[in-house]
Order: sequence, then structure tokens, then C-alpha cells
Amino acid sequence: MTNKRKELKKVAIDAVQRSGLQNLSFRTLADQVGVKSSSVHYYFPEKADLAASLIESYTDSFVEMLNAIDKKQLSLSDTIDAFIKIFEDVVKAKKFCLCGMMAAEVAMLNDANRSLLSNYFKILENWLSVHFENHKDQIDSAYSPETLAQIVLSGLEGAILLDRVENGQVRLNAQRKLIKVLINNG
Amino acid sequence: MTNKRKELKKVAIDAVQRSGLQNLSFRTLADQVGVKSSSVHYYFPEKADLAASLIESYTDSFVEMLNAIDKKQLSLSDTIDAFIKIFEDVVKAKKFCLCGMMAAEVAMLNDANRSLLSNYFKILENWLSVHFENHKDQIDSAYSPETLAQIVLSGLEGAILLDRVENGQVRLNAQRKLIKVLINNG
DNA sequence: GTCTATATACAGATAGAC
DNA sequence: GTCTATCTGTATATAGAC
Repeated sequence: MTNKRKELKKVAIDAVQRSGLQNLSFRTLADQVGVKSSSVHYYFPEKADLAASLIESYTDSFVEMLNAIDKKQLSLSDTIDAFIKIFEDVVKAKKFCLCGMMAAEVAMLNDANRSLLSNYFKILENWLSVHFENHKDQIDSAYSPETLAQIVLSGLEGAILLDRVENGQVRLNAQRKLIKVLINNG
Repeated sequence: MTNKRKELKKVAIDAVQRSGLQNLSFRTLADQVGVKSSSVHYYFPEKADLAASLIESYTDSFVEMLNAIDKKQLSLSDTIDAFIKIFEDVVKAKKFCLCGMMAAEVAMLNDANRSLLSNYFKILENWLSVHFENHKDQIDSAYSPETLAQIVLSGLEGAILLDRVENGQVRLNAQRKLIKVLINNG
């Protein structure tokens, strides 16, 4: 992949995490990278192509972070803490999850991009689910690993969405507290 | 308030819940109500005025629903079920919470509208919090009423955001399960 | 690959007639 | 209150030169 293409994607992802895909134009994206909008169209013919590329890149980056966590062989508690920290970093950067943002904009996405979005959430839930399954003795027996994964992910997404409004992290901390209790009630 | 103004707000709220404020134009709004865009500007000079009016109306409607629930004098469990049902109805209508949607679009809002958004979330959390406080013996003692309210609201918002993508309600059901356990662990 | 130039559509907003 | 008409800016997208 060329450097310009990489740079465009990096800048675009940042922009979408701040103000959404709808608010990102080929012009402003081009300006930020120092090219013309027609050059952006060279890499991404239509906006849907750009969107697809962003979701894929964002998913790949996230998976890399998850692999890095796995490599450390931490306890379940520390593993989930590391997962939560990814969301905390997003809040601190005054951003929202790229896929959470696009989930809000789902009405404007085509079917292919909806599938890519769905895939992202399922990958995260699956990663959580596997960890819960592997330490089933440590999670609250009231929930299956799958259900707990859904609770954790949707809780974190909702928390950083609401916290954005006040530029704080009270809901994120509330979710952190919840998760802490849920994985020590085994 | 005039009928046209009321009608414009109703149509606009529905549109924002589906595709966001950014995607709502004076033109399309006018078309749906059968007037010209300049007439919409008569009622709402700037788009920020429209946004403010929508948040206020949506908040008022929600408070009315909460009051209706209170009037029934239900058990804590049934009260919270009724609260969850409001979110379920939103999912079933293939919509998202108007304020959750605008929270994603917060970068494009002015300070006044951010305050209105913040106010909405606090009203909902406060309502939940009061109910938890009034039945403190029925809630999991690991959480304060305030923290539990934050957990519940952010969890539900995140759930209906993610469920939108697949047009399902698995995360909503997961959150429902969680909440059921949390308010019977007293 | 990157550019200039342009087509076409639509956005928010306002002036002024009725 | 609602309209016509219009201004100005910006959006996505493409053709074609270099």
C-alpha cells in the first residue's frame, strides 16, 4: 500500500472518530494530506469505498491490539483491564469508536459496509467471549461467556458515547466497576 | 405552539433518530410536511435552533413516559422493565435514541445544545437513581444507586446502537438479563 | 499518481412579495 | 405564515492534461 493511501486513511479515521463519516468530505480530507480531492478519488472512487477501507483498517488495528494483549499472557482481570484501557484512550483523545460512530450512521451505509461493521463488533465480542470461556470459573455464573461479552462491549460503547457529551468518563468508570465485579463473582 | 411547528418537530425527530441531524436538511424536512424550506426557517431560523427544539421535545416526551410509569406504582423490577421497553420500542422501530444520535454528532453542536444533551442523560440517570435509592434493599450492594443508573443507561444506549447494525436485539436482551440480575441481588 | 477544470446536486440561509 | 427567488458555499464525482 502506498504512503499517500495510508496517510489518507489515517487522517480519515481520525476525522470520522471525531465527527462522523457524513461530516468528512473528500475536499477537507485532501486538504489535510496536502493533495487535491480528485487524488483522493483516485484511491477511493466512491465514498463507500473509503468507508469500507476505514472500517477494515480500524478492525485490523484493533485486532493487532488484542493480539498484543494476548501475547502478554495476563490474568483474566488484567486482560479485560487492558481491553477497557483501549476505550479509555479513545475517550481521552475526545474521540468515539469509529465503528460505533458508523453504527449511528448505519442508515447511510450500503449492505457491504453494514456487514463490515457487524463483523467488527462480532470480532470484539468473540475475543471477549473466548477469554471468559477460558476462565469460566472467574465469571459470574449468571451469564454465558457470549452474553457477558455482549454486555461488556455494548456497555463500553454506550459509556464512551455518553461521556463524550460532557468530556468526562463517569460512565466508563461505572462500566469498569461493573465489569470488575462480574469477573470476580465466579 | 402552532400545528405546523409541532408537525415539523415530529417529522424532524423521526428523521434524526434514523439518520442523524447532519443528514436532515431544511428542504427534505419541508417536503415531508408539505411546506417550503423557507417556511421551516420561519420557525427555526438556524439549524441549531431546530436541534435545540428537538432535544427539548424529545426530553419532554421521555419525561412524560417516565411519569406515566411512576403513576402505575409498579415494583422496582417492573418499573425498570417498563424503562427498558422504551428502548426496545426504539430498536423495533429501527431507530436510535435521538440524544444518543446527537451525542455521536456532538462535535457539530454548539455549547447550548451540548448542555441540553447532557441534561437529557442526567434526567434519565436521575430517575433511575431515585428508584434504586428507594429500593436499595433490592439492588446489588456492590453499586451505589448513581453508579447503577449510569451502568443501566449507558448499557442500554450502547446496546441499541450496536443492535441497529444487524437489525436485531441481542445486546438489548443481554443488557436486560444483566439488569434483571443486578436488581435482584439485594 | 496528481493535477486543473468542471458538471451536477444540494446544503444553509435571506430578501421581499403576498 | 407561506411563498418565490436567489445567494453562497460545499458536496460527490468525473474528464482529461501532464
